[in-house]
Amino acid sequence: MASNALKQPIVRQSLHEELVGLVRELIVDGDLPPGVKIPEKELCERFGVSRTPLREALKVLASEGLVTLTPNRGASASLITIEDLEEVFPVMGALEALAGELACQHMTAREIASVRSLHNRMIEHYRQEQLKPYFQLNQNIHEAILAGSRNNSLIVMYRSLAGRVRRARYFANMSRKRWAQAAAEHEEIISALEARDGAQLADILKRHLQNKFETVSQQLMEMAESVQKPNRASR
Amino acid sequence: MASNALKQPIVRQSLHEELVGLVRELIVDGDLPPGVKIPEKELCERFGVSRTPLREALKVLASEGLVTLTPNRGASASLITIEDLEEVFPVMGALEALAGELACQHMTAREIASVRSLHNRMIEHYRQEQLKPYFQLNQNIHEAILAGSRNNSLIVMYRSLAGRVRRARYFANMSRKRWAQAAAEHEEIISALEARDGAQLADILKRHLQNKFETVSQQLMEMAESVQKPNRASR
DNA sequence: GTTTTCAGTTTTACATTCAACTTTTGGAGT
DNA sequence: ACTCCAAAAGTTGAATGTAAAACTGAAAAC
Repeated sequence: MASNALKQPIVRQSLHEELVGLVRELIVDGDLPPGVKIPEKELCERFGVSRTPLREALKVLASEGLVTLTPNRGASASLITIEDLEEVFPVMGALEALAGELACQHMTAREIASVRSLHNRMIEHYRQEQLKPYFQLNQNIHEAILAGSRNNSLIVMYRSLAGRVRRARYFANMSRKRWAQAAAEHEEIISALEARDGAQLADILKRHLQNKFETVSQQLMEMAESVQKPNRASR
Repeated sequence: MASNALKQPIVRQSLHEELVGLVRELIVDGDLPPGVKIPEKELCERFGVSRTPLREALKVLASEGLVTLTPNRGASASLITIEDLEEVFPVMGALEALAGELACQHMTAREIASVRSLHNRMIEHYRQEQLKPYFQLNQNIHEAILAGSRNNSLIVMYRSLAGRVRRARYFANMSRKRWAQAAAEHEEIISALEARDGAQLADILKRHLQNKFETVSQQLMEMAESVQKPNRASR
């Protein structure tokens, strides 16, 4: 009876759950840019499902803040404003700081060493100015610290916020100067983690995110100026 | 054309949205105790709606963590374990601390004065050992500080967590000693707020929540011992 | 030339239906 | 009397249907 426990987990997640993941990916990856309408019919055909599970998925994503539902007018990928970022970043900062503290308590030496190795590889890409892999490793590091908190509620919550702002990332090209700063901050992060100095790590992570926010924010400002009011909801 | 801007906002929230609110209330207020199955049919009849919008609402509540969906076996009010509380409380602590810091920056003198008056009334109820109104004012104070943060994302996120643990409150009768401690902590909270000392306020709030957690946790432990494994999901 | 109006079409919100899975119930065998 | 199996009843997951709201665009009015 327990024989099939070996088989791949037959967790057959329900259709709507799968759709939540798929559509979320579309949005945070920027395939559905902020503000554009999401006609259900189109997505239904794209995924080959009926409207019911898709609509359920959209409701969930709306509660996460990724899509905006307007009564009788359907769904659209949520717009992201500077005000949103101003709100979200401090919250992410608090959460990541907490993650850092907990990670200092809970991570094994082996795990910390593995973060260090991610870090070293990341710095190597920084030196060679390879942005893409740099970003990837960067994200991996933050994910590893998060996982090290051993706190699933924290992780889920952080990911939700991160998803909402990640879309802004596509606008944000780092200046060379900012990049150097970020790399330096990461050096501090690793040091604090290796020293298991939770307070210190929390502090750096918060600062790191704050700086990142300022970069993204400035970029967004410049865009907003040049585009001259991309007008939201005209009424 | 703008004439109807004066009329009450015709926001006619959709059916499913309304249901989310209603069912959420049922759960956090303890009308649907943790672990019990939620047959959709019953709720449908209760609210006089068809299954479609109700199921949408359940999906949303599941993503908030209030209900647990088991494939082909429907929904149930999520169980709440000590481990869950251990996870959630630090996160709430971090968020409330941030709220405190922001509130110190953003609240008007008038608002702070109004919190003070809530506080005074609460202390009066404490002196007279009136638990119910004490609790109510207590919650009002925390809500006011939260609102003072002027950060909607923070508020939404905090409320979501608070909803998940609020159900545990029904087990937690405070000891006289703990009550005195809580009242004292609130005295500190008000002082820090009036001094607009953000760091101090953050610190106290975090401590306050930590103490609260220990009380609730202990209570839960005792219950768990007496009930001897209320067994969750047998397989 | 611009704005308004109104029929036709599309899209959405919700209800209903259908199929698949679970649980229950009844009975046969040990 | 207990266990095991099978058929029925009930519930859930997903598809389809329906009524109403919103968009479109072309003709009429200003």
